[in-house]
Amino acid sequence: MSGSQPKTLSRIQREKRSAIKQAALDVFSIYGLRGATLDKIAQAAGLTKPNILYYYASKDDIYFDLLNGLLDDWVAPLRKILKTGDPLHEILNYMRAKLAMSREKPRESKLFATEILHGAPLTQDVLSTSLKEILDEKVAIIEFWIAEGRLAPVNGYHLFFSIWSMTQHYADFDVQVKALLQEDEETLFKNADHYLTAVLTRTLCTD
Amino acid sequence: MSGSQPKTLSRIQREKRSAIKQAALDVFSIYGLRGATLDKIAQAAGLTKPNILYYYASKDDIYFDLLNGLLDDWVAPLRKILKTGDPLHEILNYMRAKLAMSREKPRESKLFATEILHGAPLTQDVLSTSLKEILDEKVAIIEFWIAEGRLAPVNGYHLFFSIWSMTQHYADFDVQVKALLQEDEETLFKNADHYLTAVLTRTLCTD
DNA sequence: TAAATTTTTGACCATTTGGACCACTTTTTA
DNA sequence: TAAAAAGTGGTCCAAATGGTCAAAAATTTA
Repeated sequence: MSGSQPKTLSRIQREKRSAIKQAALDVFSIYGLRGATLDKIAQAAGLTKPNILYYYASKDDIYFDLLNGLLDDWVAPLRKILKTGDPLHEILNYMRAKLAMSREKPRESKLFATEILHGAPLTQDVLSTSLKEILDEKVAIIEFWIAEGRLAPVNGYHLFFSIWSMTQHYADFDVQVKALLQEDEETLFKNADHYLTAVLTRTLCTD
Repeated sequence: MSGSQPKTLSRIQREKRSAIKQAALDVFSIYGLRGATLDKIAQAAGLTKPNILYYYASKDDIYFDLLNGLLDDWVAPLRKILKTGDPLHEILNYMRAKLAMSREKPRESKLFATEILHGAPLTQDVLSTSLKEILDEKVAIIEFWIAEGRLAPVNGYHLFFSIWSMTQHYADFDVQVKALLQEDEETLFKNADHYLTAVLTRTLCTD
């Protein structure tokens, strides 16, 4: 977006932009970047196509804006892992935050997954710089805990990969999950939480 | 496609169809169904667009054919889990087969992931019938082993979900994985195997 | 080798789609 | 309240794309 705009958007601008992003999230998470059309987004937002283009320069621009906000949310729980806390408690908390995100924001998770799956054309550099930076930091904490004998020795990177994949699975592959085990969401996520807690506890506890 | 064709395809037909599927796998796994174009597939296959359409009725038709073959490969390792084997050994074997698939067939894994992610429009009924059938069967085996006290008590369905997600992560999110931990594939998969073995062993062993 | 069949392709078509334009309306500001 | 600014949407355009078709080329069959 043009950077020389006044910082303060008007009420109308904030509302419309937000409506567009909500609609775009729906459409992009279902159809992907290429499959989504401005018409679909416009219809979902209850606006006309030219009106959409009044607020965003292009379709890619909407996608980019959306994805940027997403990345922040995605990383946020990671920042909360503290060296000063109890190791297992910190990690279980993190897992629960990620699992809650899968439940509450499946569209966001799917959009992010699609982006990575298709080669992360817009986020590759963010991944290998700022995300890598914070992950390295948190892995260092894991290794510190292990060195102190407060966690069983595991590869910190793969630990995080496994937490990401297991929790995001419930959002990204929800169609498959629901097809294979027909139960209500409440039960599903309760059992998922229970299972993941067991896996991480048994994996990380120093007996 | 049309069922009344002679069963025996000529050499040329088999070769061209195979070339098209290979090329389509490349293109679809990167761009998705909507993002892929017949021109891209044709170029990748070294054929012209009308020639592609001589062998397949439509773009969707190629996608469908490709995906059908994929599902078989995806399920195959699951079938090999035997009630008569050693519980942990059977499950670790299964995990390794899935991890090997992620390493050797990342494009296939991505294509499958994209399909599910976008709501499994072409595979939904396969998921909820034949896949569900075999999964139910294997979960029953898990529960049998648990009842016999040969495995720690866990939810069988979530156990499989976690194996799928953790192993497929290395294919589907390879861009992210490689951005975050810059090491050669050999090392990466060796560490992944080591980590996943530890996770499953600690999760499932009856101490 | 001649006829029949299969395979290949250049030219073309119809539709979709991202985006531009501009007149019109609404809201804000002086 | 009048002028200026912001917002809206009908219409149009060019490019991309899925797909058609008839004729040519290659291959197989008689």
